[in-house]
Amino acid sequence: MLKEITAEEAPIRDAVVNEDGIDFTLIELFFFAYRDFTSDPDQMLAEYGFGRAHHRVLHFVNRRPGLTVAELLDVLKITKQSLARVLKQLLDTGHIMQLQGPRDRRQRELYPTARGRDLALALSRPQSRRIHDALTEVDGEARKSVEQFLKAMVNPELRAQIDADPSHRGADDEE
Amino acid sequence: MLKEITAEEAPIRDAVVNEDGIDFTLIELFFFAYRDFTSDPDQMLAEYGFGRAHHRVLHFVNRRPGLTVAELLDVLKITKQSLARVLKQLLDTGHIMQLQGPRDRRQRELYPTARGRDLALALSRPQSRRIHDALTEVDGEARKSVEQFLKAMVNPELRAQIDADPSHRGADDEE
DNA sequence: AGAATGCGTCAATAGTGCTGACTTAATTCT
DNA sequence: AGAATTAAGTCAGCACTATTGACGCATTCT
Repeated sequence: MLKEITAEEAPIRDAVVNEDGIDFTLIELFFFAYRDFTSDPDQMLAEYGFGRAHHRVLHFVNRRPGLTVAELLDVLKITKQSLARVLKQLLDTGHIMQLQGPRDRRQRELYPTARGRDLALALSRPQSRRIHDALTEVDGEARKSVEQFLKAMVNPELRAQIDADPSHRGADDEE
Repeated sequence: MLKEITAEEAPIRDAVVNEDGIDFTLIELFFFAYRDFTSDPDQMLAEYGFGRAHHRVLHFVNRRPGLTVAELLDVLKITKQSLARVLKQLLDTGHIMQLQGPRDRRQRELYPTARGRDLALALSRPQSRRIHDALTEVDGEARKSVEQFLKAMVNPELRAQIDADPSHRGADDEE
Protein backbone atom coordinates (compact mmCIF):
# COMPACT_ATOMS: atom_id res chain seq x y z
CA MET A 1 0.00 0.00 0.00
CA LEU A 2 0.98 3.57 -0.48
CA LYS A 3 1.72 5.68 2.49
CA GLU A 4 -1.27 7.05 4.21
CA ILE A 5 0.31 10.05 5.77
CA THR A 6 -2.03 12.83 4.92
CA ALA A 7 -0.12 15.66 6.53
CA GLU A 8 1.49 18.20 4.31
CA GLU A 9 4.81 17.43 5.94
CA ALA A 10 5.34 14.25 3.99
CA PRO A 11 8.13 14.41 1.42
CA ILE A 12 7.19 14.16 -2.23
CA ARG A 13 9.72 12.02 -4.00
CA ASP A 14 8.66 12.34 -7.63
CA ALA A 15 9.78 15.22 -9.77
CA VAL A 16 7.37 17.61 -11.36
CA VAL A 17 7.37 17.14 -15.07
CA ASN A 18 5.97 19.03 -18.02
CA GLU A 19 3.02 16.68 -17.98
CA ASP A 20 1.64 18.59 -15.04
CA GLY A 21 0.53 21.00 -17.73
CA ILE A 22 3.34 23.41 -17.07
CA ASP A 23 6.25 24.05 -19.36
CA PHE A 24 8.99 23.67 -16.79
CA THR A 25 11.58 23.12 -19.46
CA LEU A 26 11.21 26.56 -20.98
CA ILE A 27 10.72 28.22 -17.61
CA GLU A 28 13.99 26.79 -16.45
CA LEU A 29 15.83 27.55 -19.67
CA PHE A 30 14.66 31.12 -19.56
CA PHE A 31 16.10 31.46 -16.08
CA PHE A 32 19.46 29.98 -17.03
CA ALA A 33 19.64 31.91 -20.28
CA TYR A 34 18.91 35.25 -18.69
CA ARG A 35 21.33 34.67 -15.87
CA ASP A 36 24.19 33.94 -18.21
CA PHE A 37 23.07 36.70 -20.56
CA THR A 38 23.61 39.26 -17.83
CA SER A 39 26.78 37.75 -16.42
CA ASP A 40 29.22 39.25 -18.90
CA PRO A 41 28.24 42.90 -18.46
CA ASP A 42 27.87 42.33 -14.72
CA GLN A 43 31.53 41.46 -14.50
CA MET A 44 32.59 44.54 -16.44
CA LEU A 45 30.34 46.78 -14.41
CA ALA A 46 31.98 45.60 -11.20
CA GLU A 47 35.21 47.22 -12.36
CA TYR A 48 33.47 50.58 -12.38
CA GLY A 49 31.69 49.99 -9.10
CA PHE A 50 28.49 49.83 -11.06
CA GLY A 51 25.69 47.30 -11.10
CA ARG A 52 23.10 46.04 -13.50
CA ALA A 53 20.87 49.03 -12.90
CA HIS A 54 23.58 51.30 -14.27
CA HIS A 55 23.67 49.23 -17.40
CA ARG A 56 19.96 49.59 -17.94
CA VAL A 57 20.01 53.34 -17.51
CA LEU A 58 22.99 53.63 -19.81
CA HIS A 59 21.31 51.41 -22.33
CA PHE A 60 18.12 53.41 -22.63
CA VAL A 61 19.84 56.78 -22.56
CA ASN A 62 21.90 55.60 -25.49
CA ARG A 63 18.91 54.16 -27.24
CA ARG A 64 16.77 57.25 -26.79
CA PRO A 65 19.04 60.22 -26.26
CA GLY A 66 17.18 63.17 -24.86
CA LEU A 67 14.60 61.24 -22.94
CA THR A 68 13.48 62.83 -19.75
CA VAL A 69 13.78 61.45 -16.27
CA ALA A 70 10.07 60.73 -16.17
CA GLU A 71 10.22 58.84 -19.45
CA LEU A 72 13.15 56.81 -18.21
CA LEU A 73 11.26 55.89 -15.06
CA ASP A 74 8.35 54.80 -17.18
CA VAL A 75 10.47 52.56 -19.35
CA LEU A 76 12.34 50.98 -16.48
CA LYS A 77 9.27 50.70 -14.27
CA ILE A 78 11.13 51.68 -11.16
CA THR A 79 10.65 54.53 -8.73
CA LYS A 80 12.38 57.87 -8.73
CA GLN A 81 14.29 56.94 -5.61
CA SER A 82 15.63 53.76 -7.13
CA LEU A 83 16.85 55.67 -10.14
CA ALA A 84 18.30 58.54 -8.14
CA ARG A 85 21.43 56.85 -6.83
CA VAL A 86 22.23 55.15 -10.08
CA LEU A 87 21.66 58.21 -12.23
CA LYS A 88 23.65 60.42 -9.91
CA GLN A 89 26.64 58.13 -10.19
CA LEU A 90 26.44 58.06 -13.96
CA LEU A 91 26.27 61.86 -14.02
CA ASP A 92 29.16 62.23 -11.59
CA THR A 93 31.35 59.89 -13.60
CA GLY A 94 30.60 61.71 -16.83
CA HIS A 95 28.81 58.87 -18.58
CA ILE A 96 25.57 60.78 -18.88
CA MET A 97 24.76 64.44 -18.94
CA GLN A 98 21.61 66.45 -18.54
CA LEU A 99 20.29 69.32 -20.59
CA GLN A 100 17.41 71.47 -19.59
CA GLY A 101 14.29 70.68 -21.58
CA PRO A 102 13.79 73.17 -24.42
CA ARG A 103 10.06 73.55 -24.16
CA ASP A 104 9.60 72.68 -20.49
CA ARG A 105 12.55 73.86 -18.48
CA ARG A 106 11.61 71.69 -15.55
CA GLN A 107 12.53 68.66 -17.53
CA ARG A 108 16.02 67.21 -17.76
CA GLU A 109 16.88 65.60 -21.04
CA LEU A 110 19.39 62.81 -20.62
CA TYR A 111 22.19 62.28 -23.12
CA PRO A 112 25.14 59.95 -23.16
CA THR A 113 28.62 61.41 -23.37
CA ALA A 114 31.27 59.78 -25.54
CA ARG A 115 32.39 57.89 -22.48
CA GLY A 116 28.87 56.77 -21.78
CA ARG A 117 28.38 55.69 -25.37
CA ASP A 118 31.58 53.70 -25.29
CA LEU A 119 30.67 51.94 -22.09
CA ALA A 120 27.20 51.10 -23.34
CA LEU A 121 28.65 49.56 -26.46
CA ALA A 122 31.26 47.65 -24.51
CA LEU A 123 28.66 46.24 -22.16
CA SER A 124 26.36 45.16 -24.95
CA ARG A 125 29.03 43.60 -27.10
CA PRO A 126 29.31 40.27 -25.27
CA GLN A 127 25.54 40.08 -25.00
CA SER A 128 25.14 40.62 -28.70
CA ARG A 129 27.81 38.07 -29.47
CA ARG A 130 26.11 35.54 -27.23
CA ILE A 131 22.82 36.13 -29.00
CA HIS A 132 24.42 35.94 -32.40
CA ASP A 133 26.23 32.73 -31.59
CA ALA A 134 23.11 31.20 -30.14
CA LEU A 135 21.11 32.06 -33.24
CA THR A 136 23.63 30.47 -35.54
CA GLU A 137 23.24 27.25 -33.59
CA VAL A 138 19.56 27.24 -34.39
CA ASP A 139 18.30 26.35 -37.80
CA GLY A 140 16.03 28.29 -40.06
CA GLU A 141 14.24 31.49 -39.32
CA ALA A 142 15.36 31.48 -35.75
CA ARG A 143 15.91 35.17 -35.29
CA LYS A 144 12.47 36.10 -36.50
CA SER A 145 10.84 33.49 -34.27
CA VAL A 146 12.87 34.47 -31.25
CA GLU A 147 12.14 38.15 -31.74
CA GLN A 148 8.44 37.47 -32.14
CA PHE A 149 8.45 35.22 -29.12
CA LEU A 150 10.25 37.66 -26.86
CA LYS A 151 7.98 40.48 -27.92
CA ALA A 152 4.94 38.35 -27.23
CA MET A 153 6.28 37.64 -23.75
CA VAL A 154 6.13 41.31 -22.87
CA ASN A 155 2.99 42.70 -21.29
CA PRO A 156 0.75 43.97 -24.09
CA GLU A 157 0.49 47.50 -22.75
CA LEU A 158 4.25 47.87 -23.00
CA ARG A 159 4.70 46.65 -26.52
CA ALA A 160 3.82 49.99 -28.05
CA GLN A 161 6.70 51.48 -26.12
CA ILE A 162 9.02 48.92 -27.62
CA ASP A 163 7.80 49.34 -31.15
CA ALA A 164 8.13 53.08 -30.83
CA ASP A 165 11.82 52.39 -30.65
CA PRO A 166 13.99 54.25 -33.17
CA SER A 167 15.94 51.25 -34.32
CA HIS A 168 14.33 48.59 -36.35
CA ARG A 169 15.46 45.95 -38.73
CA GLY A 170 19.04 45.14 -39.39
CA ALA A 171 21.48 43.02 -37.39
CA ASP A 172 20.50 40.24 -39.73
CA ASP A 173 22.39 41.51 -42.72
CA GLU A 174 24.82 43.53 -40.70
CA GLU A 175 27.94 42.18 -39.16
CA MET B 1 26.78 74.40 -37.23
CA LEU B 2 27.70 71.31 -35.34
CA LYS B 3 29.44 71.66 -32.08
CA GLU B 4 33.14 71.23 -32.05
CA ILE B 5 33.47 70.34 -28.44
CA THR B 6 35.80 67.38 -28.35
CA ALA B 7 35.64 66.70 -24.64
CA GLU B 8 33.86 63.64 -23.42
CA GLU B 9 31.35 65.86 -21.71
CA ALA B 10 29.59 66.75 -24.93
CA PRO B 11 26.13 65.24 -25.31
CA ILE B 12 25.62 62.65 -28.03
CA ARG B 13 22.31 63.28 -29.67
CA ASP B 14 21.99 60.33 -32.01
CA ALA B 15 20.65 57.01 -30.84
CA VAL B 16 22.67 53.84 -30.99
CA VAL B 17 21.22 51.50 -33.55
CA ASN B 18 21.71 47.90 -34.50
CA GLU B 19 24.04 49.02 -37.24
CA ASP B 20 26.70 49.60 -34.64
CA GLY B 21 27.11 45.85 -34.96
CA ILE B 22 25.17 45.14 -31.80
CA ASP B 23 21.76 43.55 -31.66
CA PHE B 24 20.15 46.07 -29.35
CA THR B 25 16.69 44.99 -30.39
CA LEU B 26 17.03 41.50 -28.98
CA ILE B 27 19.03 42.67 -25.98
CA GLU B 28 16.22 45.01 -25.08
CA LEU B 29 13.47 42.51 -25.78
CA PHE B 30 15.20 39.96 -23.62
CA PHE B 31 15.22 42.43 -20.76
CA PHE B 32 11.56 43.33 -21.11
CA ALA B 33 10.51 39.74 -21.63
CA TYR B 34 12.31 38.44 -18.57
CA ARG B 35 11.08 41.25 -16.39
CA ASP B 36 7.46 40.57 -17.24
CA PHE B 37 8.05 36.83 -17.12
CA THR B 38 9.02 37.11 -13.46
CA SER B 39 6.41 39.67 -12.51
CA ASP B 40 3.48 37.29 -12.02
CA PRO B 41 5.15 34.95 -9.53
CA ASP B 42 6.79 37.91 -7.83
CA GLN B 43 3.39 39.28 -6.96
CA MET B 44 2.21 35.98 -5.55
CA LEU B 45 5.38 35.51 -3.57
CA ALA B 46 4.91 38.85 -1.89
CA GLU B 47 1.77 37.48 -0.22
CA TYR B 48 3.90 34.87 1.51
CA GLY B 49 6.65 37.27 2.40
CA PHE B 50 8.84 35.47 -0.08
CA GLY B 51 10.97 36.73 -2.92
CA ARG B 52 12.21 35.47 -6.22
CA ALA B 53 14.94 33.43 -4.58
CA HIS B 54 12.33 31.36 -2.79
CA HIS B 55 10.72 30.56 -6.10
CA ARG B 56 13.98 29.35 -7.55
CA VAL B 57 14.70 27.08 -4.63
CA LEU B 58 11.19 25.75 -4.68
CA HIS B 59 11.41 25.18 -8.39
CA PHE B 60 14.54 23.09 -8.32
CA VAL B 61 13.56 21.11 -5.27
CA ASN B 62 10.39 20.18 -7.10
CA ARG B 63 12.23 19.44 -10.28
CA ARG B 64 14.87 17.30 -8.59
CA PRO B 65 13.46 16.00 -5.32
CA GLY B 66 16.18 14.67 -3.09
CA LEU B 67 18.92 16.95 -4.28
CA THR B 68 21.40 17.93 -1.64
CA VAL B 69 22.18 21.39 -0.44
CA ALA B 70 25.51 21.33 -2.27
CA GLU B 71 23.83 20.32 -5.52
CA LEU B 72 21.28 23.09 -5.14
CA LEU B 73 24.01 25.64 -4.61
CA ASP B 74 25.72 24.37 -7.72
CA VAL B 75 22.60 24.73 -9.83
CA LEU B 76 21.70 28.16 -8.55
CA LYS B 77 25.27 29.42 -8.56
CA ILE B 78 24.86 31.27 -5.31
CA THR B 79 26.67 30.99 -2.02
CA LYS B 80 25.69 28.95 0.98
CA GLN B 81 24.94 32.12 2.91
CA SER B 82 22.58 33.42 0.28
CA LEU B 83 20.70 30.18 0.28
CA ALA B 84 20.60 29.82 4.05
CA ARG B 85 17.91 32.36 4.90
CA VAL B 86 15.72 31.44 1.98
CA LEU B 87 15.93 27.73 2.60
CA LYS B 88 15.33 28.17 6.31
CA GLN B 89 12.13 30.06 5.64
CA LEU B 90 10.91 27.42 3.24
CA LEU B 91 11.66 24.75 5.82
CA ASP B 92 9.99 26.68 8.61
CA THR B 93 6.87 27.25 6.58
CA GLY B 94 6.63 23.59 5.65
CA HIS B 95 7.15 24.00 1.93
CA ILE B 96 10.31 21.94 1.90
CA MET B 97 11.64 19.24 4.16
CA GLN B 98 15.01 17.65 4.65
CA LEU B 99 15.92 14.02 4.99
CA GLN B 100 19.29 12.78 6.08
CA GLY B 101 21.29 11.42 3.17
CA PRO B 102 21.08 7.63 3.06
CA ARG B 103 24.67 6.95 2.14
CA ASP B 104 26.27 10.07 3.54
CA ARG B 105 24.52 11.19 6.69
CA ARG B 106 26.10 14.62 6.51
CA GLN B 107 24.03 15.39 3.48
CA ARG B 108 20.53 16.80 3.58
CA GLU B 109 18.25 15.70 0.81
CA LEU B 110 15.66 18.30 -0.01
CA TYR B 111 12.08 17.33 -0.83
CA PRO B 112 8.98 19.38 -1.43
CA THR B 113 5.95 18.83 0.77
CA ALA B 114 2.47 18.86 -0.69
CA ARG B 115 2.28 22.50 0.22
CA GLY B 116 5.58 23.17 -1.47
CA ARG B 117 4.52 21.30 -4.56
CA ASP B 118 1.30 23.25 -4.74
CA LEU B 119 3.04 26.57 -4.40
CA ALA B 120 5.61 25.68 -7.03
CA LEU B 121 2.86 24.77 -9.45
CA ALA B 122 0.89 27.90 -8.66
CA LEU B 123 3.92 30.10 -9.23
CA SER B 124 4.80 28.47 -12.51
CA ARG B 125 1.30 28.47 -13.91
CA PRO B 126 1.19 32.08 -15.06
CA GLN B 127 4.70 31.77 -16.44
CA SER B 128 3.77 28.72 -18.42
CA ARG B 129 0.64 30.36 -19.70
CA ARG B 130 2.60 33.38 -20.79
CA ILE B 131 5.06 31.18 -22.65
CA HIS B 132 2.28 29.16 -24.22
CA ASP B 133 0.41 32.25 -25.34
CA ALA B 134 3.55 33.80 -26.73
CA LEU B 135 4.36 30.68 -28.70
CA THR B 136 0.94 30.53 -30.28
CA GLU B 137 1.48 34.06 -31.55
CA VAL B 138 4.55 32.87 -33.39
CA ASP B 139 4.26 30.84 -36.52
CA GLY B 140 5.74 27.48 -37.30
CA GLU B 141 8.16 25.49 -35.23
CA ALA B 142 8.59 28.30 -32.78
CA ARG B 143 8.87 26.22 -29.66
CA LYS B 144 11.72 24.16 -30.99
CA SER B 145 13.59 27.25 -32.14
CA VAL B 146 13.02 29.07 -28.89
CA GLU B 147 14.13 26.09 -26.83
CA GLN B 148 17.23 25.66 -28.92
CA PHE B 149 17.98 29.34 -28.73
CA LEU B 150 17.59 29.57 -24.97
CA LYS B 151 19.72 26.51 -24.45
CA ALA B 152 22.40 27.95 -26.68
CA MET B 153 22.35 31.14 -24.61
CA VAL B 154 23.44 29.21 -21.54
CA ASN B 155 27.11 28.87 -20.78
CA PRO B 156 28.32 25.63 -22.39
CA GLU B 157 29.66 24.14 -19.18
CA LEU B 158 26.18 24.30 -17.64
CA ARG B 159 24.23 22.72 -20.44
CA ALA B 160 24.95 19.19 -19.31
CA GLN B 161 23.33 20.03 -16.00
CA ILE B 162 20.24 21.21 -17.80
CA ASP B 163 19.91 18.22 -20.06
CA ALA B 164 20.23 15.97 -17.04
CA ASP B 165 16.99 17.13 -15.51
CA PRO B 166 13.89 16.11 -17.54
CA SER B 167 12.46 12.85 -16.32
CA HIS B 168 15.13 10.20 -16.70
CA ARG B 169 16.06 10.55 -13.10
CA GLY B 170 15.22 8.82 -9.82
CA ALA B 171 15.11 5.32 -11.24
CA ASP B 172 18.45 4.31 -9.83
CA ASP B 173 17.63 3.60 -6.23
CA GLU B 174 14.63 3.87 -4.00
CA GLU B 175 12.08 1.23 -3.12
C1' DA C 1 43.99 9.63 14.42
C1' DG C 2 43.95 13.28 11.42
C1' DA C 3 42.31 15.51 7.24
C1' DA C 4 38.65 16.65 4.46
C1' DT C 5 33.78 17.25 3.54
C1' DG C 6 28.68 18.73 4.11
C1' DC C 7 26.05 21.69 6.46
C1' DG C 8 24.59 25.47 9.52
C1' DT C 9 25.54 29.85 11.33
C1' DC C 10 27.58 34.51 12.74
C1' DA C 11 29.06 39.14 11.23
C1' DA C 12 29.61 42.64 7.95
C1' DT C 13 28.81 44.73 3.37
C1' DA C 14 26.89 45.95 -1.39
C1' DG C 15 23.34 46.64 -4.90
C1' DT C 16 18.67 47.25 -6.06
C1' DG C 17 14.32 47.97 -5.08
C1' DC C 18 10.30 49.98 -2.16
C1' DT C 19 7.12 53.76 0.48
C1' DG C 20 6.30 58.26 2.26
C1' DA C 21 7.24 62.99 2.68
C1' DC C 22 9.19 67.37 1.58
C1' DT C 23 11.53 71.16 -1.41
C1' DT C 24 12.38 73.84 -5.51
C1' DA C 25 11.33 75.53 -9.87
C1' DA C 26 8.43 75.94 -13.75
C1' DT C 27 4.17 75.45 -16.05
C1' DT C 28 -0.78 75.47 -16.40
C1' DC C 29 -5.33 76.48 -14.90
C1' DT C 30 -8.89 79.56 -13.11
C1' DA D 1 -2.27 87.29 -10.51
C1' DG D 2 -2.80 83.60 -7.69
C1' DA D 3 -3.56 78.70 -7.08
C1' DA D 4 -2.82 74.18 -8.42
C1' DT D 5 -0.15 70.96 -10.70
C1' DT D 6 3.91 68.97 -12.51
C1' DA D 7 9.18 67.60 -13.04
C1' DA D 8 12.86 66.70 -10.62
C1' DG D 9 15.80 66.21 -6.56
C1' DT D 10 16.36 64.70 -1.92
C1' DC D 11 15.92 62.67 2.94
C1' DA D 12 14.92 58.77 5.99
C1' DG D 13 13.93 54.13 6.57
C1' DC D 14 13.09 49.35 5.14
C1' DA D 15 13.27 44.66 2.47
C1' DC D 16 15.42 41.23 -0.44
C1' DT D 17 19.22 39.12 -2.60
C1' DA D 18 23.70 38.58 -2.98
C1' DT D 19 28.66 38.81 -1.45
C1' DT D 20 33.22 37.38 1.59
C1' DG D 21 35.30 35.47 5.61
C1' DA D 22 35.28 32.69 9.60
C1' DC D 23 33.91 29.14 12.89
C1' DG D 24 31.64 24.82 14.82
C1' DC D 25 29.76 20.25 14.43
C1' DA D 26 29.08 15.80 12.62
C1' DT D 27 30.52 12.49 9.45
C1' DT D 28 33.42 10.28 6.20
C1' DC D 29 37.76 9.30 4.05
C1' DT D 30 42.75 8.13 4.24
